[in-house]
Amino acid sequence: MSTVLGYRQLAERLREAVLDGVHPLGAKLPSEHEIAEAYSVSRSTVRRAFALLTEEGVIASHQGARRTVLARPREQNFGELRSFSRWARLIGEVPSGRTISLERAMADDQEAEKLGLAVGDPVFRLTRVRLLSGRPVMIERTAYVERVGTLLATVDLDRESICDALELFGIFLEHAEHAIDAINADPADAALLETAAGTALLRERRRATDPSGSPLEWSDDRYLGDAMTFIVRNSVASAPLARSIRDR
Amino acid sequence: MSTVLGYRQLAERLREAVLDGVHPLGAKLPSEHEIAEAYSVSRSTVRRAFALLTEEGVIASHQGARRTVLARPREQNFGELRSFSRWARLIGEVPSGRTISLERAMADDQEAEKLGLAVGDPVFRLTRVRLLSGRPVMIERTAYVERVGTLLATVDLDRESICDALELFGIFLEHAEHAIDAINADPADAALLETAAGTALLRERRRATDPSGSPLEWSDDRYLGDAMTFIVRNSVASAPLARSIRDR
DNA sequence: CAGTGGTCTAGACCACTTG
DNA sequence: AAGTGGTCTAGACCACTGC
Repeated sequence: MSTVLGYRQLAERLREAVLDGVHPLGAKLPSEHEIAEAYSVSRSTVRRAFALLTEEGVIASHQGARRTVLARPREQNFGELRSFSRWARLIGEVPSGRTISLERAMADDQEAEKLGLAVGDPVFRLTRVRLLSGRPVMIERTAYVERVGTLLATVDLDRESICDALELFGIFLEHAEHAIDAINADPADAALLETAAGTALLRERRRATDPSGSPLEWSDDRYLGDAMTFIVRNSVASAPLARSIRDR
Repeated sequence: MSTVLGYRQLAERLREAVLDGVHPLGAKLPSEHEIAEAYSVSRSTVRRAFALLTEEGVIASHQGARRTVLARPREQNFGELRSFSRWARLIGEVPSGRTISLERAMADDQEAEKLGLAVGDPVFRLTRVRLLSGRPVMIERTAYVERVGTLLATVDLDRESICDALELFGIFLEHAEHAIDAINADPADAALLETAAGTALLRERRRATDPSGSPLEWSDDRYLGDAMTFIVRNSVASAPLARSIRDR
């Protein structure tokens, strides 16, 4: 016998039901009451589970009408978004990295602002080229606060996932803000990515913080335009994506 | 006297409190119990309001510890994301458009797939250049299903917001999936945007559906790379953004 | 009009943080 | 050990959908 279900387990059951075709795309789902009955949980627990699926874009809901299936559930989580290595393994590619440089430096204006430091405070700058199955697809230029940077010396940057390594030291990247735009590859970018100068690159500038909101890293990642796409799903009810005028 | 607060109003009060500096960045917020008491609502209502702010990336929460302020609240909603006009007005720019073409056509492979039609079914294709204060910043190439497309004939495309107009007809774009990547401007793009061929463009391909999940439009929007940035915020708890290998 | 989802309450217990 | 957030229950009322 299964133990009593929590809302996460219930959500997982529902995801599986959708994947298994029990609830095809566009179908009406059972009512909250029916599901509560079927799984012997309260209506609140059912609603909590549905809230997860709504956030994931799997179902739509409207007052008075039964919920409908919008899309098939996906494997995706913050870990995969944060870590190139984890993401690559998920899609069945072999991730690797080539460290170009790692240096201790004094924070410039932008680093100071993004990391909540004073200009001149110590930071660690890491430049890496990331490869998928041997093909260079991304340049990562990251500035870490000193506390994190000093740990990097102990990590085999070309083999291990920095995220995984930092977690072993009790450092968790919990929140992130991503700014995404497009730029032409400059000669340095082009050389690292083995492409022509001027190639369109997708740039992701990311600021990640620990659970309390203290900045840990500030990164400028440039993806080969024809290798990467970002996917965002949203609804009237939740819009985690915003447009903004280019911040120069 | 104010009437009894709902969770949305409570969330708005809390947003204002953060904006007004009552709760500065990084500060600990009052406990759920204290807020419930202060506003004469139940603890559940407080939690519901906090859930909104968490989703917006404004606060962080951890079991056992008080919530902390992560960032200042932003004006952003789905309407601004969906509609170029609404977004432009929000940031204080004057939006305008120049319609290049509007034609009834038969769906090609991609349109059929994205709109859930059969190849050859009727679609309406609209091409527009969008301008901010007279400067071209985006090319919009959209395919609408017939039901929506036939309404477009009655809209002054260069002056009105299509979104606003469609809502008057009872058509609501409720869900959307956005795929974002970078490409070099081809000669046609360059001419429309008054820039050089090869300029990096930020491409957003978007599929929008009505509340029940039926596709209504499929669009390929190309933004001048140096004019636009997309912003995404997320946490371990919710990841609406996913990477994906370029779908060719 | 019955059914369904949206909101709210009051109370309980647990897991975790903090002093 | 006390405080705090996370989870769950049971029940109530309202707003909206769809027959």
